[in-house]
Amino acid sequence: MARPTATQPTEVELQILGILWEQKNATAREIHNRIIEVRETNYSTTVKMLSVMLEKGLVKRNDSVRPQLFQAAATQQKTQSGMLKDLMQRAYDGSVGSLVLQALSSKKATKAELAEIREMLDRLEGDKQ
Amino acid sequence: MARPTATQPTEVELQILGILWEQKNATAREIHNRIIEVRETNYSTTVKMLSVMLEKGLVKRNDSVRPQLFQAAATQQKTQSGMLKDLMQRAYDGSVGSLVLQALSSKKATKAELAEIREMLDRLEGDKQ
DNA sequence: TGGAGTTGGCGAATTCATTCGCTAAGTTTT
DNA sequence: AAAACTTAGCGAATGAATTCGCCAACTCCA
Repeated sequence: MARPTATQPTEVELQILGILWEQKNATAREIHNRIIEVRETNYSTTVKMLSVMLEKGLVKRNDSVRPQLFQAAATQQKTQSGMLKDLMQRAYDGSVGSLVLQALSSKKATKAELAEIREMLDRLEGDKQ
Repeated sequence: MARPTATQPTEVELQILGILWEQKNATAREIHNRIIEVRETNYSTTVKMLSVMLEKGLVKRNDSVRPQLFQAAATQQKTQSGMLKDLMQRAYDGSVGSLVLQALSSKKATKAELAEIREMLDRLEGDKQ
């Protein structure tokens, strides 16, 4: 009778995951130190978020060392594509095409990126034949 | 000291907007009837959501007729691209390229869509020269 | 070994999203 | 114009996300 638990990582969770994707392992303190470069937050908050994320299965914790080490449970790719699918479903009625077109038209990609996209396109159209 | 108001429309809000994009104008009752085809919800809830959305500026209300008529404040395109930008920022560090690549690789687009994307690509690369 | 500092965990407070009950105001029907 | 129904609005309840204070457990060093 309220809001269902979000299926995708929230803002703060994503920030923590971002750090863990860069760094593979980190202590709560290390994570916190990275966070406060950007946002003002208490150490307790970071620790709490980590424990919430542990319950949700977003991170893993190595208890055999002290201080404990945290690690992202899913790769960046998996998480990103989950979020992308979610958006595609919710806002684009499941159509990749219109999502991609809008992405391309709304913001500028670099030349290199465009070339890469074209390659991907070639590969995909090749498969279709 | 808690969660900031979401910058993008939430799930329920998006469902209501979806109806208004299709229909241009609708009464609370019409919207509600569409909603309950999909989800179980009380009429009060729909009315409340509409009033919340009115406050947030997501919808407009025409009070000169009875029952009042609602209308989406922003076009579907604008809303979609806002959500896309948000995702790109939050999960892809602002890179359109990697977002598009992942969109293309993770789900299959139709041939027609691929062709359209290629055209868009031609246009964009044309501009760059 | 006894402070002093650090780490980790719990519980409560706050705010947003979503829900609905209840009532008043407006409309339609008899 | 009273009864019956529909529409609109308010306030409160519920649950999720985020915050932090406080305390216990642990580590480090003199």
